[in-house]
Amino acid sequence: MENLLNVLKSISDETRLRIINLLFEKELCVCDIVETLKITQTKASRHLIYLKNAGLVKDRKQAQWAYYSIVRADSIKFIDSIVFDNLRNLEQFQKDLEHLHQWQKRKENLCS
Amino acid sequence: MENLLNVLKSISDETRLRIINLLFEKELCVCDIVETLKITQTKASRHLIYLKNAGLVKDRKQAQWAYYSIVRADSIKFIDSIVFDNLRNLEQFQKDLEHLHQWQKRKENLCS
DNA sequence: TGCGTATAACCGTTTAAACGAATATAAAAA
DNA sequence: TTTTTATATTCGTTTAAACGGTTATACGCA
Repeated sequence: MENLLNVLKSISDETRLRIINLLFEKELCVCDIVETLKITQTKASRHLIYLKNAGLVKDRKQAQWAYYSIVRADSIKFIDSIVFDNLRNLEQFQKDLEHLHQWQKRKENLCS
Repeated sequence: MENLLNVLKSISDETRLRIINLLFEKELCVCDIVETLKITQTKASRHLIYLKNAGLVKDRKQAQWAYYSIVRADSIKFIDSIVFDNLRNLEQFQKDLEHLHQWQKRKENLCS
């Protein structure tokens, strides 16, 4: 019960939904999310930790970066339905994905 | 976005999940829920109105009773998955359904 | 009309969570 | 070793929501 409630609470926040939408594309580090959603680093970090505590994402530390990715589990497969049947019909989330792809191109150029 | 968030918030509360679980069985009046879940009338009414505002349930007034039932809509079909794949595996919700059926038998006897 | 029952609304208190700003930690690079 | 960068944590404030207790409304029935 407590687990389920934590999952549901974790998807009941606009910022966290926007983060989940991005992570469904690919594993990302905190700064990717900050750049894409134009939110403060504090806010991004806090919400990612919230999602991690709820069991919805996992993290992987490499050098100074923290990479976050979606955890796939049977018990939360309704999340897929929410992302693909609900979120992705909404303009906000489509724009966020565009901004992610734009950011990733810019980032690539920075390193070359 | 706002609609989706209201739906998600409305299922992020233990009492409301328990109410939804009961309403998936059948249309109920406020007093059925009060009796089954052993919660105050104030609490039941408040949460039912919350669910109604989120578009998850609808009401039907008949004499002094308010009957509430689940709204079925494509945009919230992930709720079905949550109820049947998640809620109903948890002891609390199974017990609530038993209590509902016991209450309905008692209620039937009262009127005969 | 007056009473009992079902429901909703109101009030004051308490708790959870969101936020920005600032600070701490830890690794990389200079 | 100092500086820079990425991330997490802390602090204080604000907002939303949950609660019990009480009161208001509205209908049915004697």
